[in-house]
Amino acid sequence: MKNKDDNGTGSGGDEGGDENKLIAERRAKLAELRRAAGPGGAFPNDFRRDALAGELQAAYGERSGEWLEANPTRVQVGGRLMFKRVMGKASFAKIADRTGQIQLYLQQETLGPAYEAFRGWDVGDIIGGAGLLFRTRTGELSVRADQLRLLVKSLRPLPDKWHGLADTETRYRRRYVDLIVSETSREVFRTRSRIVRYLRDFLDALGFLEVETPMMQPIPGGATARPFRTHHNALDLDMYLRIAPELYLKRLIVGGLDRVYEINRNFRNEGLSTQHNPEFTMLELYLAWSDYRDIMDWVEKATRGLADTLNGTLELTYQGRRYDLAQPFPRVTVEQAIIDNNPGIDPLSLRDLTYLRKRCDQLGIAYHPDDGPGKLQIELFEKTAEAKLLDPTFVYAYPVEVSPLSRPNDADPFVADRFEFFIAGREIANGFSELNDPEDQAARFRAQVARKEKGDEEAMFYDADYVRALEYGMPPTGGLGVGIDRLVMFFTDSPSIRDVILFPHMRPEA
RNA sequence: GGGGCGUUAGCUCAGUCGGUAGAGCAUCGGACUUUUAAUCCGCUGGUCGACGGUUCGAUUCCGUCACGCCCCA
Repeated sequence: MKNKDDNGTGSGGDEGGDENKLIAERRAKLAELRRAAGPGGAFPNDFRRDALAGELQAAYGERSGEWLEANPTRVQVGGRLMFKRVMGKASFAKIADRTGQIQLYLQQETLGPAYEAFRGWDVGDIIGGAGLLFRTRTGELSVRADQLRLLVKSLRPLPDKWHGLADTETRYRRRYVDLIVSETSREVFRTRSRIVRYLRDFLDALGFLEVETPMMQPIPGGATARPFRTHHNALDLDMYLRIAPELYLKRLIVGGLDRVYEINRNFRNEGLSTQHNPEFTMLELYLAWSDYRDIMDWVEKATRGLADTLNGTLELTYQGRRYDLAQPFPRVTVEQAIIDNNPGIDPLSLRDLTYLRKRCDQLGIAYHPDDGPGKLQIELFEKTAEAKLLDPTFVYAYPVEVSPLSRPNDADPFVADRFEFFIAGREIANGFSELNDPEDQAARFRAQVARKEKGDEEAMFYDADYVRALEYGMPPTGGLGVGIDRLVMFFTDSPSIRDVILFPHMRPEA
């Protein structure tokens, strides 16, 4: 690029080939800083803060100018320069730290050479300053700086201070810029953290043990999904990134830990969408001596508790629609949900393969010749009912055919004691009474393997060690998986999963 | 994989019925000692996503590709 020869550092950080005049100007300023720098160089690390902007606003935001004058409070603050207004021999600067922003008032007669230097600093630079708190004529709490230092020279200009960063691609690819300029985005990730902490606290209070199970697995299990493959060189062993931790967590139930959970990443080698990222965060928990109804109760309680803890209310808005979590969450069967959303369907033929195929054909749903009535029911459900489940709703009684790890229902062996939980038309959680009959589990695995051999890449592998674990005896257990990303989407009013993942999966930049 | 939309200055966006482009903010220079998207004056800044085609001439029309967003499978 044409600016490469402006100074001796022109080749640094130029991988993107996006050098321009603005960056060149800043590089020149940095070069001058390097020349003039004393001990500590151009990137000193001897400045420390004794106050944070947000805490100062909280502590002194209500104090009058007179009070501040009568009670001199000297503070040392630092952060990123977010705007500067130079008015001749005095200037205003606002700096941002992790807690908020605070304004500095800078005067030439007080600061001398540092003031002259400041005139050349740029928005985005990281600076430190110290002085007494006061209130400006217009009433803004500010620091009358008597010390001022440039700590880090920023070489790249920030987005427009008013419009911010609107380009979604840049927001995702350069999340650091998004976080610098968008309080909304920062708040999403703070909320995400609070959600995870709430769930941990909730489970810890119930005596759950948080555990970590393998991410790299020789046999990927616990879900029907295509895995990512990898290879262990020393063992010359093909391995898979986990699609779920389920089978390991249930081994721990066999081991007697009784109440375990894990919050961590799963990996599924599938497409991307507003609701799918190849790696996503799941909470899985297993509670011995419980069944799927207990788990539903837990989900309902935790969802409400989460809303109350985050917002202090059970009402919230997601994408313009009002949600009232105080209402009991309805519980409907899969078949009832199909009936409710398919006018004219024959309720007595919902397990009739020929009839279901005909309905699927009418709706343009593709299916495999080996799909049985249970699989076709789920196809129908997903096509016609799922998106309409806006208010929090439990759908239960999933066909055993599509629930290879779930316990069959005692009264109706066509279905399993399994539910899924929906909000805003999206699956948020999936839970069931765990299948603890090792011989039934072995038969289910064999059926899955048969599907896989016929080309179903999502079908499960046979996990002999898991069957062996069940043969030692697993207590009656209820289990649950919660899609944390989707939960965060709901509680942060985010339309896309990319908005709640710091670094969402993207194609490499062109 | 299919369909739709998008890609123009650092950022946010206009625009060119085909004749190599503008605004606001930012930057740069100047004025200004309490500003709040500060104000005032002046100046810069672009391979119009990439590659081909049509054309005297393409940022504009056509095609292919790349990346992104949305919808569908």
